[in-house]
Amino acid sequence: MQLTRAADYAVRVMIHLAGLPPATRASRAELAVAAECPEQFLSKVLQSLTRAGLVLSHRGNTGGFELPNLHREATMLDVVEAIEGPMRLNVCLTSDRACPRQGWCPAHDVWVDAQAAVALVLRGKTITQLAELVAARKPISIVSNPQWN
Amino acid sequence: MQLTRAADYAVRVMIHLAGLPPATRASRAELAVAAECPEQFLSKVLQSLTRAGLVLSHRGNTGGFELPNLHREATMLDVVEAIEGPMRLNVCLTSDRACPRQGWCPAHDVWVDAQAAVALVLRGKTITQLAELVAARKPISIVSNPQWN
DNA sequence: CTTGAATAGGATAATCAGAGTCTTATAATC
DNA sequence: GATTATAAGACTCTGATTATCCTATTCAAG
Repeated sequence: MQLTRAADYAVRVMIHLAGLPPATRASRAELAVAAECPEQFLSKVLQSLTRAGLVLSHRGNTGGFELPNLHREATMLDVVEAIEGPMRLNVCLTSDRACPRQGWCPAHDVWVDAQAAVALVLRGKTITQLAELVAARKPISIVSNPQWN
Repeated sequence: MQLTRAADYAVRVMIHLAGLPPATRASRAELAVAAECPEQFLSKVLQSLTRAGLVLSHRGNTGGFELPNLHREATMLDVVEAIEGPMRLNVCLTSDRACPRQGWCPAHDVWVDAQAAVALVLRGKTITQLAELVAARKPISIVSNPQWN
């Protein structure tokens, strides 16, 4: 019961993008540094985010990734599910009638509640909100410029 | 981010045991039927539960499994963690200093909250409580006797 | 229109966890 | 001692995870 690395990276990338001025494009290489992950692997993650519409990709010389003006209110749940698909805390939650015990099994209700609880937390935070927190917590992020080390 | 089958089976078994009269022993075969899972696989699950002290095992001719008089107040979280180990919704929660971003990454706090939310739900239900629900929902479980079908 | 720089996407690989089986001990009762 | 039960270790099989590599495609600049 653990988040995949891919989903974790996706959240990192989205927060980084949300912290940039609107319409700014960030290259895959830049995003890999920001997310502290392998660039080639991030490539796949970004493709998933693009297909989900959470990110806009541009090819060519001045290409890169940016947040669409719409979807700026994307939540952490949106990002995670864009990578991992719909969240299912247990197989008995994959669909109605996925489990023959559904009618009477008291554990089923608890799984439902548990999943709803996670979803509530993840849906309660937008990427934009988190990016603002980064700005507040790392006011002088420029100090991490390699040139200065 | 999904529960393992083993943990699911463990919860099923524990609920079944809690529904039996105190000090009743149930054989592995009986438990496999109750949990609707392969008996050999359940064997491993039961061994984990035994090691965790959530279940008492007895060998020999009149052997089987029973709930210890203590630990009857075990929660769903206890059962799940007995099988899967401590719950960690993301690798950055495996330990303090597991993630270099911990100091400033706003996502970290959300993962903490999300994990706490699941834990709260799972810790809020004891196996005994669930067993009582089964009794209320399946008052005439004898109708499922194969002899009558 | 060609070149360079960037992303898209397919193929492949390595590693690991999950899920389950099988076989041999070990224990307890009759 | 025979029978019946669990314990435990070895083993298999499959699929997901976590990448990496290579080629195609796209775009803009010169």
